[in-house]
Amino acid sequence: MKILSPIICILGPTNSGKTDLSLRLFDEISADLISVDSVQIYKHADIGSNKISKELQNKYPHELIDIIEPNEVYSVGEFLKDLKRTIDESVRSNKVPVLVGGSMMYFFSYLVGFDDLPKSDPDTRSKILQDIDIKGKEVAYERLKIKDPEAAKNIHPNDTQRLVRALEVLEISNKPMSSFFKRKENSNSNVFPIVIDKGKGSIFDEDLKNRVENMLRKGFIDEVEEIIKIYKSNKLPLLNSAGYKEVSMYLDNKIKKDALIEKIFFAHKKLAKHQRTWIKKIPNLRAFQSVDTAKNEIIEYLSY
RNA sequence: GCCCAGAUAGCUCAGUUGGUAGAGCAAAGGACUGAAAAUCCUUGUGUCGGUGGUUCGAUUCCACCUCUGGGCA
Repeated sequence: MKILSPIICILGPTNSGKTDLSLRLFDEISADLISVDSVQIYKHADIGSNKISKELQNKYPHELIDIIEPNEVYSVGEFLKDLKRTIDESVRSNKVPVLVGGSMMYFFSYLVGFDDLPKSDPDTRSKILQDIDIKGKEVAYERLKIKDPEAAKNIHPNDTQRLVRALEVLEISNKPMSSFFKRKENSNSNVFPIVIDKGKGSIFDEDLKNRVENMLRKGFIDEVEEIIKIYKSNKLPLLNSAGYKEVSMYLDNKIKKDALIEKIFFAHKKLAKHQRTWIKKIPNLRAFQSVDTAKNEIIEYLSY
């Protein structure tokens, strides 16, 4: 019988102790820390994405941080490839891969499965978007209903992003998107996924507010300004994410300075809520409120 | 002290030519297959500042009062 090497997954909403747990685990076992975070993959997005400091990164190296420029195209598909490669390397060097992060779709796709759909193609996509601009999304939705009724059933007419994607797959492959869906459960018994969440409430809110104030104190606004300057664009996908969107709106004079903290705070609260909704869907999760208990449980799992 | 403006959902405010009200934000729940920290869906919530008057009926009109902002003294 082949014994598979264990893979630890630490997920949880923002501001819940994931980082703390992973660093302490690193102190005690021979681990490779692998970030599962759709914003920390970007260079220059440091403060707003809550990356650990450069000094800490030296002591606790992380894979899959700072791997692309904010103007590069990246997505779940690429991430899963990078992730699997990184895990293999880690296992080959006899380390325990510890996946840690808050991008729940990335985790979900890794843990539950992700089908081999045609990659997004910028030209096809902009053609579809142009079409929607001219004829309206209702027409586009009607077309999807005829060509891929199965997919249309699961996409709300207002959800332009998904509508475009379904039409794009149709255009590229000439096959309905729904025909690609297989999603064989990826039931690796060697994967140990845990969720850490201290819960919502006034303590969570207070911590989060402090965290946001800290971001601004550390120069979050300058960071965003710098990114816009370097890439000469304020329409990067990064600038749509929680906090980055609010700061770029402020730089665009759409938000007043004294409202900024609150807006960023709300964005992160919404993020945490969204993450919790995802978490409920992820199977076989062991849930912990305390970093200590979680750490001990993981170490115990690894010692078998 | 006088004049003006305001008081409506947790917050900011809209509205009702008199028939007990609605947006945004927040909240709660949910969907999710290459932008996912994205995108989208569903759902509440109210002594309409207080007291009295007019009226079949007042949150709406009138009077007085209280509070808040601004101006004048």
